[in-house]
Amino acid sequence: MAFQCFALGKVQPAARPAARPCDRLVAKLSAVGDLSADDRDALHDISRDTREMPVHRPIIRAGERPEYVHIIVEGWAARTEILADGTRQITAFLIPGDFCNLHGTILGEMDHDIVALTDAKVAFVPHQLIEGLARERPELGRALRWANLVDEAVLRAWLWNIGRRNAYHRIAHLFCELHARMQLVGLAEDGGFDLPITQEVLADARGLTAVHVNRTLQALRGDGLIELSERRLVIRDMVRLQKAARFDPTYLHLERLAQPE
Amino acid sequence: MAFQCFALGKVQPAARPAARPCDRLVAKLSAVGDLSADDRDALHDISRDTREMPVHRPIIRAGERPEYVHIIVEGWAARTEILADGTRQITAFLIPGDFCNLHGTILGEMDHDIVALTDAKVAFVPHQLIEGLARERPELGRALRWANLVDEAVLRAWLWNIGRRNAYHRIAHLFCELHARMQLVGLAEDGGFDLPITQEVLADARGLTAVHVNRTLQALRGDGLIELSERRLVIRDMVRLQKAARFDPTYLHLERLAQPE
DNA sequence: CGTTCCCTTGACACCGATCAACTCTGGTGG
DNA sequence: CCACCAGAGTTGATCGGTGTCAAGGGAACG
Repeated sequence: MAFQCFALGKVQPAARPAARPCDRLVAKLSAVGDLSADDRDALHDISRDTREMPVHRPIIRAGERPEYVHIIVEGWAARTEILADGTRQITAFLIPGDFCNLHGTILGEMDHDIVALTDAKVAFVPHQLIEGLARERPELGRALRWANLVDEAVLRAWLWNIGRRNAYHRIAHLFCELHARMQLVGLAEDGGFDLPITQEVLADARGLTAVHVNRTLQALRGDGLIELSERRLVIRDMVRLQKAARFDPTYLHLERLAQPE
Repeated sequence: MAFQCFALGKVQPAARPAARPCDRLVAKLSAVGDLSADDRDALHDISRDTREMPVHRPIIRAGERPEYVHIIVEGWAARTEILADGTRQITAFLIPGDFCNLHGTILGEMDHDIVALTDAKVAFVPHQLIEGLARERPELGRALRWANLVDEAVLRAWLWNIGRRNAYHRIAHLFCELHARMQLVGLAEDGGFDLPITQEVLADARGLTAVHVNRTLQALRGDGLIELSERRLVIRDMVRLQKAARFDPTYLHLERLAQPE
């Protein structure tokens, strides 16, 4: 398979700043689904209740039975499992427009934590509202299921990266993925985006140690693929970065949803 | 946290042999949801079309747009990603009663392969039938979403095992998980179950090499935790195995589904 | 101006990969 | 019936990627 540069440029970025809490989510879902103006308004309607979360604050804790569906409005969060030996594994980064727990009331208790990685703004939406929307608005319902399935595909991509690839390629792949996702919600511009996380967090996401992440970042910088400083990632050479990462964005399913027959 | 032995014994095993293709699935869903006799019959009705799949046969290939939802009836299968360097990562084991692709028509193309690990029998169910069932039978619909969410939780558990734990603990955890899942569908008895896979497959699932899996299995055997030969796993000391694996089955969400308010 | 957080660097240890060879089994065909 | 072969499991020797431990530097902040 040849590795051409996947431009991802056809995705409509949300040009203007996020005025309403759900703008990022609406941008994401609109990129793949045919949401009507009504659908969008409905989404905005249910996400009025937003709350500020300071860094490190758990948004949902394992063992809780969350009453709300949470949507990241601003800032970053992560799904984390703290293991008995004190090490931590991050199983997902949550960026603006992402759901923390779309599963509603099906599962009883949360089996992992979700913590804020930065000061963040989070929308609190009662389950019933989301479920009602999904029921009454088929296109929106499909878009929500799409979001859920893509999260799962991302998880699988993390798995094979961590299971089968070395630190250099793993980190390169994460940067490609994050760039695509940030672009989808209008938060990446000209080959760069804000990456407001420490090297230790990066390590916990990639199954590495902070020390080794540090060395690997230096290698990526030295090879002219990226720049990373002051919490901002600049991708210097997208073609070579994607090649190193073996990044193929089909798993993100960014094409428009097919209509149901 | 103390590690007591999680008995998992309260789950109703399907005592009699699987007479109908969907018996394993019905057993699994009945363990958590309150399916009516009608619900069960409906499941059996839609899964009459089963086909034999020889070992190594792809059940679904990446790039395809599957017309059917596939359910494993007999035998084992796996989600796999073949990487460019020839290595393989397995992201899920599919055992009788598991869905291969519950996502229906939401995602266009499959982004990974599903291959038979043994000679297998697979049910072919048109999407519309499953979706109709989920719509018209709320309790069944909830059970299907439960199955999907548990698959995702399993994936997260794989991620932190592979990301943060050594070969010994990783493999121990997989054995605990498989035992719980096999028990749920009535395919595990008195601390043992058929494990019809090679050490190489095990390696591809745990992000290891076959050589190292071999050595690690010897360590597990030497410590008196398991026996494994002729494609059958016997768990000799469940308490110590679960302790080594740090296995806590809450992530499998085996408690009965709460009723919607 | 001390403290804390994050990044950086070096020395060393070790887990698991790699390579290679050997055994055992079952199957296949002459 | 036997020769041959492929697939699976096993073992040993060696290598290298990554973890671990430890120390130091810079920036932000009270």
